[in-house]
Amino acid sequence: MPELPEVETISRVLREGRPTNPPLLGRVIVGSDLLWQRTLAYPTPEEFADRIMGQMIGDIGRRGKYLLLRLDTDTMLFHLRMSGDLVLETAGEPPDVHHRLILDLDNGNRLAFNDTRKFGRVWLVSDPQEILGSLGPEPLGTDFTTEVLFGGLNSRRRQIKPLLLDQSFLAGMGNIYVDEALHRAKIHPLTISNQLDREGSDQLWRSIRQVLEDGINRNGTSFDWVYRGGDFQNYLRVYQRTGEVCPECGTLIERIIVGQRSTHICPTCQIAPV
DNA sequence: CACGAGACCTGTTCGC
DNA sequence: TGCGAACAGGTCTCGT
Repeated sequence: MPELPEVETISRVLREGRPTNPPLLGRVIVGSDLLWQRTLAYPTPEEFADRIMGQMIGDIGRRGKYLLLRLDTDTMLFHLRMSGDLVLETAGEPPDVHHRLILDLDNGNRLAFNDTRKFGRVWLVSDPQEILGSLGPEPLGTDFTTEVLFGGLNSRRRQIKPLLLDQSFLAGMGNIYVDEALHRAKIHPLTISNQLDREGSDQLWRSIRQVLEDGINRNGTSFDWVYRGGDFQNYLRVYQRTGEVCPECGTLIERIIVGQRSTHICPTCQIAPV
């Protein structure tokens, strides 16, 4: 679930609150419980527990697929990987079996990091750049221009799909949004990056921005047991639509493997490179 | 540098 | 019905 639009949605809901939950901003951490050791990437469990105690949540943000809690003197970073989620609950509720870290708050609520597959990670650092420093540009930010994309594609010779999934090239795209962006741009996922001309690169740039904005406007994509209130899954054109018709041309969508990831294409709209 | 395989994990769905 | 295989929104490390 968690690609850029989903992390953005989680970040916004935690920051602004919902009818059922108050916003997290201004809350003070009064306790914590680490239920799966490896969830905490840095520092040690003891230091983590000591350092967060009494710190207030000043802001909540996102960078790429990372969610950031800005505390008084530290930043807590969460990477949700495949199955992570952050949920606000009332203290005293029996914790879900998949909770990996619980932060107790001064208003009787708690923030729980729920992560079925245990791939997610949490860091507590004074300078978030230690963790975020190697990320590529923010796709919806002002420094991701058509020139930057074209230049980046040209300076490498890589299959376009794995390149777009590379977070040091561009921060935030995942398997869903890459497949959707490539379909909208009519680019085959195996196309070698420096084979795209300026027109193709610009089309890809627009498709990336569009698909991410659409995803955010729909509150992200939700699948079965991982529900977040998003409904972009109803607007996907190729992702997990193998055997259904391409909305552009009516050809049946195919599933192939690219870079060991499931990949969905329209074989008519997206022509394979020679 | 670019790519594939395997690892890290649990849960659901698919095929026989 | 049962049971193993395949598969899932991500990323890291290693070998070629």
